[in-house]
Amino acid sequence: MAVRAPPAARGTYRHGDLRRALIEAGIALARAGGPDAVVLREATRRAGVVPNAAYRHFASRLDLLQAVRAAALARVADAMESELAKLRRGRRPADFARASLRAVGTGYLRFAAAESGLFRTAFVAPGPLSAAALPAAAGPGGLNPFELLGAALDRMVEAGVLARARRADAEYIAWSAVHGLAMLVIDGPLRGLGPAARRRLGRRLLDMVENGL
Amino acid sequence: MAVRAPPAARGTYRHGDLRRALIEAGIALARAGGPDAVVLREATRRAGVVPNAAYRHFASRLDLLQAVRAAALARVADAMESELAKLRRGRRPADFARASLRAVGTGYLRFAAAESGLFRTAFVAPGPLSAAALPAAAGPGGLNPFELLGAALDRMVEAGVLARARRADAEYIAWSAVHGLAMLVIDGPLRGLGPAARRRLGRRLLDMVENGL
DNA sequence: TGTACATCAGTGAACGCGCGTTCACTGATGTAC
DNA sequence: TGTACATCAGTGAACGCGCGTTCACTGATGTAC
Repeated sequence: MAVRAPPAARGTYRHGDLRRALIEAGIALARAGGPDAVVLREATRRAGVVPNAAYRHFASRLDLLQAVRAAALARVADAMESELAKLRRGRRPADFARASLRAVGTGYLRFAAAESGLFRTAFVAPGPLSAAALPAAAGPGGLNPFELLGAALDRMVEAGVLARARRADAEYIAWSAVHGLAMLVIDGPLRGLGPAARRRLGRRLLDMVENGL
Repeated sequence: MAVRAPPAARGTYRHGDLRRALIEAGIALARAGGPDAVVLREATRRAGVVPNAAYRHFASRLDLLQAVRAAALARVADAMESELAKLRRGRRPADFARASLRAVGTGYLRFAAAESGLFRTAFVAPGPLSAAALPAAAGPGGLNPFELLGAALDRMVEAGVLARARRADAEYIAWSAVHGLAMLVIDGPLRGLGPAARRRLGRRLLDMVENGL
């Protein structure tokens, strides 16, 4: 009457958990050099394993990259949630809703500046994220970055700060603004900017979003 | 009493003008595949020349890429100027100034959608553009994209539409918004968007910039 | 509890690929006398 | 005007590199009897 053991409940084998080790190595590579730096052979090297061993766990280099990308997205979500957690509760709903949107934007910009390699891996990678990798893109709270932004905008509508008619597509508009600044600061002509100037620009940008949306 | 002939006045030699031919080939490659597609060997192949011949005209692959990039920037400027040229003169200065800013933004977005490979080559290439390559980045009017944006903002200040105190850094804020949308549409999650939806989003984004700046 | 067996994670060796770059050269051109 | 010569744009061959991926394997592990 032995209960059939769940097939996936094996846990470690030989290496321990090569799949996770390869993803960790991929994250380290992405941190340092962005998506192009996620090189399959180097990841296996760091995991102390022969190159083709990766093919037991990933169908291709791109498949590994997708997993790394999902992990990067989860970290972006985490950064946003950190900013949201700083917010004082018990304010007027309108203020709180506005502050939520700013927090989401601030988290995004902070992450972009602090972890530009992961940021680029999350958002400038080739092709759309596969549906299989999507669930791993959520932060601790269970929402991915895009969903966190949507939730903040919904809160603004509920608080009467954003007209319902302007809600549609609002995430794309807000996202564009913040994403553009992030890109210019990371890769573009605003590269050399110091932290203070970066924060100042970030605030002004978020002012624009708040007033102009 | 022979006047010393200017040393650079040679013109064509053997190939005709290999330097220009390599840049043209590089532009074609960038159009199709962005900055990474600007491959020195392929450019020489297209120019009908042996690979190392490129080193008579460029110090390295990166040097060729810089030249291609400057050409791409010039085309962005050209696209902006086209939009500016459509503007009716003789309106109230305030309206004209606002319309100028929109035209600059529209040109940018149009170019990004129509020539995404060149757009990425212009703005997502590695490292800053060298000072030597900068002059080639101007459009027919002699200004590069950034200068065209600055001029539009100046006009807004003169017309009293933008407070002088808000002029500082305004180009970075406006640029961020437009650049972000361009990136999301080209490479990112807004990839599949049809032209109509793209234009609608572009308009809404420019509304936000106009109102929120 | 002990033994035979099937599984499948990781091995070892090799592949073809295209890249950027270096070297010593050659031969048509422009120039000096 | 004619001839010798220096220049230097393009040639031909080769380099080392690291990559992703495929193949047939081996041997520790979990499982069935």
